[in-house]
Amino acid sequence: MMNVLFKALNDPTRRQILDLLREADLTAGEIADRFAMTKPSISHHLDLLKQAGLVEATKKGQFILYTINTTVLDELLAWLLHFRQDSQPK
Amino acid sequence: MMNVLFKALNDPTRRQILDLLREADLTAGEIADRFAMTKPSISHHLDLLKQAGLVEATKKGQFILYTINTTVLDELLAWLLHFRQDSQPK
DNA sequence: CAGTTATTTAGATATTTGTCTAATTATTTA
DNA sequence: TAAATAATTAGACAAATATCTAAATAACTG
Repeated sequence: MMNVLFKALNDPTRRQILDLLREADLTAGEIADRFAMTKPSISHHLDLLKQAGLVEATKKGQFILYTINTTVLDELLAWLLHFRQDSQPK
Repeated sequence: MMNVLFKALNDPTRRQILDLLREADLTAGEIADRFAMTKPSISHHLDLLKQAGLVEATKKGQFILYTINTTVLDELLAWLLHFRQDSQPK
């Protein structure tokens, strides 16, 4: 849903997390290490990203590995392009 | 700035307003008439859209005409495409 | 000018959000 | 099995947000 997606993207920390995951898959702890914020706070951000389908979490032993999922952004892309009457999707 | 843009888009009423303005320019009152919400509330939403550069307001006598401005969305489009470009499924 | 219309601004309030600390769950290892 | 490590859940709280009513501003009209 569009609501959950925009909500997830409406935070600089969460967008930074997506930036990180674009480079490589990371565990929750590795992500938290890159921010001046507690692990529970990061965990909460990851939850919102997960709710939006922007990331996926897979348990690897005692770790949880987070992966970006860009396919959800196609929905946003479609929404976006429909406003730009003069240009068509490539 | 990305922050103001995402903030403006993170509300269903504001996205609906953009949808309306995609069809035609409208005055503040005409916009408010299409929602089950008071005029001051709509006025506030219009202000946030204006702050993000998504709409422009021009005074026409005692009316204020609102126009959509899609060029701001190019920034969002660029942000979006940069995720899709080089993140490959593993 | 006085009254009406269009819109915004101000102030109040309930809800949502982002963050923290403390506690809990799950897994690994000595 | 006990201790250590990884991560989440729970609960609290301040700040931000969406909404309302009332008041203010600006422009038109008789």
